[in-house]
Amino acid sequence: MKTVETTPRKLPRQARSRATVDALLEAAAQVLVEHGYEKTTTARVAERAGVSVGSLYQYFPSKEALVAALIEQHADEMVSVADEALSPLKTASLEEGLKAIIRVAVDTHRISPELHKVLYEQVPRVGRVAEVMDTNRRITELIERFLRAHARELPRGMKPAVAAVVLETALEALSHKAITERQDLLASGVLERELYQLAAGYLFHAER
Amino acid sequence: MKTVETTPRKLPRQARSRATVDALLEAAAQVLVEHGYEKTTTARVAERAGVSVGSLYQYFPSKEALVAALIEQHADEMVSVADEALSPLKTASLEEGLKAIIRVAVDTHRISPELHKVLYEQVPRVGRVAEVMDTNRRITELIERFLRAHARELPRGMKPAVAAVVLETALEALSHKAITERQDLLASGVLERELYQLAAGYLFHAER
DNA sequence: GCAATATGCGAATGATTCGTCACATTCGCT
DNA sequence: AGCGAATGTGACGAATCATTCGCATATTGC
Repeated sequence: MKTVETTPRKLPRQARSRATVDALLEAAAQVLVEHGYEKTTTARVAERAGVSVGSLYQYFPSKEALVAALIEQHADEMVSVADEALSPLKTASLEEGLKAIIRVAVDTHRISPELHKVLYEQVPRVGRVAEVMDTNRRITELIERFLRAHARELPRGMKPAVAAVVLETALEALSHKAITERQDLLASGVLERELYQLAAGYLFHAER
Repeated sequence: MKTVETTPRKLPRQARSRATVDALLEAAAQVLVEHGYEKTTTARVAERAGVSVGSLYQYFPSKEALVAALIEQHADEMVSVADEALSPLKTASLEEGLKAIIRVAVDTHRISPELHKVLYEQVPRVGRVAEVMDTNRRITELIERFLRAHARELPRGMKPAVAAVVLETALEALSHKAITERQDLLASGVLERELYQLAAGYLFHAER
């Protein structure tokens, strides 16, 4: 099994090169959004960044590494948004916490919708599934911890570990769909309302 | 805009050529599952099918066309499974219908899990390929029709069109996740129970 | 100011893959 | 058997791309 190197070849030391790296990442994001993964060539990215191909390979050992870096950046952003909003949640009521969770699900998808879409669709092919799944796993854990804190308010027999997966998966899928192909649901807050009905019905009114 | 041709170049007339086409499709599925989309080359598929590349191009004008045909096959299978299970549903009660819908969501994912995963995750969503993959939309319509038939039993203010999207998306996402990374939820019928709690809570106990 | 180092360049390379075509084989039919 | 149509073959052309490498230019440390 031949593994593709995805770690930076060399770290930028001077301000000049840091600018180059930033330009490359920004250019990669743009080209990716405009042309999709297949038609994103290293040459095109370099050109857009106003830099030569050689310079690209100075900092990214492969095309995949470039995309991987982008994915990592984006994933970190999502997790930090989630972290900030969900960590002070131990004190919140079940209902308020749930609303916060829903807000987070939607907000994390608002970060860079088009880029998010491309990255999400291309991730499996870049082999960095791990990072993204990790994002989901970490968010699922935050939800699970919150549910555990309210264990006695949950329906009998509901397992926080399972419920967290159900909630995270459903909320993420619906947010993703709304952002990528049903923006109409986004405008008027319809999405949030529906998500709340879905999650609340599941958590509060289940017959077990 | 250069569009890629995806319709068969020629229709098989003799039994021999029908066998060739079948072998090609079967081989394509295998190679796709084994190597992923990028590393699926027409040469490799032809070889696996015990056929020459030329023959492949006799019936499929491009690599995309080959994959498109596979997708169409698979999508049709899924829709027909759904159709069969959901069409006699006008007579069913809301509750029974819902259970049927859930069974369908899970069953359609059991058809060819690995192939499904590859087609869904790795095949670039471009050109005609995207259109063919609108299985989801078709299933959403079936659900919507069912909901409309029970309109008076639904919470006030719930719009069948929106509710159908919510249900389809959530059920599909959870089934997909269970099949691809949480098979443990599949064995004991846990998945179906959770899906029912989720959907029933949404449909029956919503406060609007 | 001057070496040492970091950064940047881009034509050339090499590997891969799609898709074609001229020719060979098999089939259906009389 | 024999003929035209259908089907199959695989070497080969052409194009695309990721990646490299020798050399040029800029920056830093002294």
